[in-house]
Amino acid sequence: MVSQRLTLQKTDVTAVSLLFNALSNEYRVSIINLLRTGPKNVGEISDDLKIEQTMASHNLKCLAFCGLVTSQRLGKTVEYTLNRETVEPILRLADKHISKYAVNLRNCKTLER
Amino acid sequence: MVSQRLTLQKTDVTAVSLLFNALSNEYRVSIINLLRTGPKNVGEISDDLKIEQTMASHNLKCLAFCGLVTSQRLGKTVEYTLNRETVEPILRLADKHISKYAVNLRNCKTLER
DNA sequence: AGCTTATATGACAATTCCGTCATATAAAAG
DNA sequence: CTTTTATATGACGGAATTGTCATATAAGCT
Repeated sequence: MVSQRLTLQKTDVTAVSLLFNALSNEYRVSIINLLRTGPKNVGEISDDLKIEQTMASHNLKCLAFCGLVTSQRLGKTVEYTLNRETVEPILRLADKHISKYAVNLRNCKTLER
Repeated sequence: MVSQRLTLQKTDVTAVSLLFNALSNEYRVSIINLLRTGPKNVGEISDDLKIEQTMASHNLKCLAFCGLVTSQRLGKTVEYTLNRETVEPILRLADKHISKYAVNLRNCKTLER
């Protein structure tokens, strides 16, 4: 009997790092956070977050590519909806982790290296 | 009575994005993945992953800063231990998400934008 | 059709990040 | 107390990412 594989394979390391890369940007986390209150179109997102429409579009594309949001055209506007199934538990874990093990992250702009 | 706040505050957006930034690099995810098999010192990590010692050190510092690993000097060597409490559930969520919503991440090097 | 509003795309400069080198510190051994 | 082994740190050039601008596409209206 072949021993079970406990470690991820190379391809998954890439996929995982790309997924978290989507969550490693303040604009994208802000957008996700805003969408927790319900679906919004691009104009509403850029207005609410006071960012440019182009910036919103770029980052929404990135989030959609990673399956963290879905989009639906409604006439002239495009509505974005959060993938709550993934995002809510991940954000809860992150929040809990930060309070418990990484409060220092609240007071810095960049990672130590 | 003041309405409850459902959204994260600005500081948390920063902290969350920094935390995920730590998980957005292939070396760091590989290290985490390796440490799932048990604690290892820097030499073992760089040998196992076939990366330079300096590279291992830099990335371990980053992971430690975010509370994702802890370190302990044992004589001449320094042993790193995974923070399983946070990392295991987060990796499980990520894995599940990728299979279900983002299989495309397995076949690309960089995020769409 | 032409005009307006909404969103997406592509390109480019500026910023940030990463890989590597040189070197510093730390502990043990001789 | 010098040498060796193990790890950490700082700096620098190249690579990747980001913010912004110009422009393209898409839908609805007149």
